[in-house]
Amino acid sequence: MARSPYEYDPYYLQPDQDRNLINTLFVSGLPDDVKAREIHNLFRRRAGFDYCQLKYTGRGNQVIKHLSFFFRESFYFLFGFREIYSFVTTHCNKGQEHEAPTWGIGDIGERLPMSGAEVVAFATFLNHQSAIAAMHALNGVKFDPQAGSVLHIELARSNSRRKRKPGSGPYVVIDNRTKASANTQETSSDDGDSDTEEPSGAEDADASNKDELKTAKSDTVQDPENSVPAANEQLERTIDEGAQACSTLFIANLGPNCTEYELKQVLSEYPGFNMLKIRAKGGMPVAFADFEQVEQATKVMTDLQSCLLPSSDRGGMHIEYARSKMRKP
DNA sequence: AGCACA
Repeated sequence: MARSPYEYDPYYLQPDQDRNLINTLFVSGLPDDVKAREIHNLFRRRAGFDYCQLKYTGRGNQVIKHLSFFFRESFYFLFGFREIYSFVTTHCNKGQEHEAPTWGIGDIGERLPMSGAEVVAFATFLNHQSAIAAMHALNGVKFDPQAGSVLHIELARSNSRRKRKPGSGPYVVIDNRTKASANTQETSSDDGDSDTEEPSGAEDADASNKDELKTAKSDTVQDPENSVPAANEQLERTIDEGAQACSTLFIANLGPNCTEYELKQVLSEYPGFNMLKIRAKGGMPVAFADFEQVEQATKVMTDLQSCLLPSSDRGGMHIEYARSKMRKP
């Protein structure tokens, strides 16, 4: 039987009973100068977040053997990004870099708006539900508004095997890049201990030092006078909620039999609740819930994110800020 | 992965 929001733990802190549930997210679409600290800051406010790891893999300029346009498009249609990612990385690390370079990582980057695929991250949560909630909140957000990189987040194929070591920080860095390609980053000193997903156990003081170096470097490239503070502000807003805050919420992933009454029962428990509208656009219903204040809407969104209603038949609600405030009656 | 109402 579906759990109702009333018995739902708002803090997402219960570990999963089922060990097979995935509680790790796979994050791609990161700019290649991303720092582990940034990944940590991206997820740290998400309920149930445990830790994350940043993984460098392969070479900077990976290429694979010739693929026809048709094959590439079919491949893309049939498989998700992660499959292509692993295909490319496995084929690029076998010393085939001298073959005809017709399809590089950059091509993927163009198609899935992202600037590089040689760095990915894994974010681990205390349970499956909180991982899903964070994925919904952050998938597709602009990670770097200036460069235009867009995050692509999906469930990892498997959970991070190793818990972070007691002594290590809230994030770890795994560097599996080959020595030859380490010219773009200055992290070749700490080599990964294997080619698996196992963290290399980099200390977080070590990572912080690298971060400082890279930050200083990139700041000299950009103009630090006006553009950087503005960009930081925008980044904060962009990644924090994944959308512009609004006092109206958009609620999706409702079951086909969801009723206005049922949803209103839940929403009216919250202060500032104004009104609810349900619309069935073709298939599944979606709802718009209006509140007096943005903060009140935010509270409801975080509280009810991924919650199941009695009528839910496909997982919990997906709640976002609506793109525009509900009109007054 | 889906955003209307006027």
